[in-house]
Amino acid sequence: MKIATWNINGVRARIENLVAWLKESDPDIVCLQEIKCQDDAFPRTEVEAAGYHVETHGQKGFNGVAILSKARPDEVNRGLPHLDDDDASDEHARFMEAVFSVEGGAIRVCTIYLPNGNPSNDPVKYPYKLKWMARLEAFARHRLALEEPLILAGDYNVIPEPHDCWDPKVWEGDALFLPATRNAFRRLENLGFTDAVRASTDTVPAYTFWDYQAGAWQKNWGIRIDHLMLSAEAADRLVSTGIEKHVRSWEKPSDHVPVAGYFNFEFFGT
DNA sequence: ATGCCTGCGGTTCGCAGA
Repeated sequence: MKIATWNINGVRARIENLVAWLKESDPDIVCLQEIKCQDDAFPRTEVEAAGYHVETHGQKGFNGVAILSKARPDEVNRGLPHLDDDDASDEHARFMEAVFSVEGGAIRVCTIYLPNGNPSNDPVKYPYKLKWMARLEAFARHRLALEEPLILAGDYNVIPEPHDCWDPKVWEGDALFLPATRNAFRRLENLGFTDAVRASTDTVPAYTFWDYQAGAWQKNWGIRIDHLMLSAEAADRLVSTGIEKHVRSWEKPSDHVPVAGYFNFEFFGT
């Protein structure tokens, strides 16, 4: 089974790319981020015609996530739960969870659009990012108790290590690379999650994002911020990963490219 | 590299992104 994550940067502006990519890449489950539309504006017909079931959690204008899958999920939950805090004021559509039946059990797949946090000296934005990361950690700890394959896939807006960007000096004060951001990501790893790309390759760099500005793609000024984080039960079934970098050179590309993991899972009954 | 693109909303500029 192939499970991919892709920040598509506007699904309506990218529908031709999405359908072309689904046909070429043939993923079984896709976690999308930044669909930038409400649920009823999602180009559902085109995606269904390509053979995918569609679950969305959108909002007007920005953010928004979706899960596309060749088999229908058994359960879908929208929004990141508030487990360790009682402030339920987060209105951003940044998280959705789906459970699928596979041979021998179930897998749980989450699509994650973690807040950017810039500018990092903003009194609201960076604290919101760190708080969201703490919420994600609480959720992850809670789900780990189920002891089932769990895949947290998405745009984390976290550069984990210096070699995950072309020039660490440039990113020093940025919300994607500040010590508190990297520490929060490491706390997630320390719960027992495996960074699928890093577990399956030593290749450096392994960028997943190139800015539209300043010819970043042509100069390979990229960063690695899209990640597949795996519970032990999922990591045990990981075969390999791939960063589908060529998609960045298509017409009207997203600034992110798809990141895929190949697993020893099959949908139940297929 | 970040006043440099791009998408979106609601009108032709402002916001958000990373």
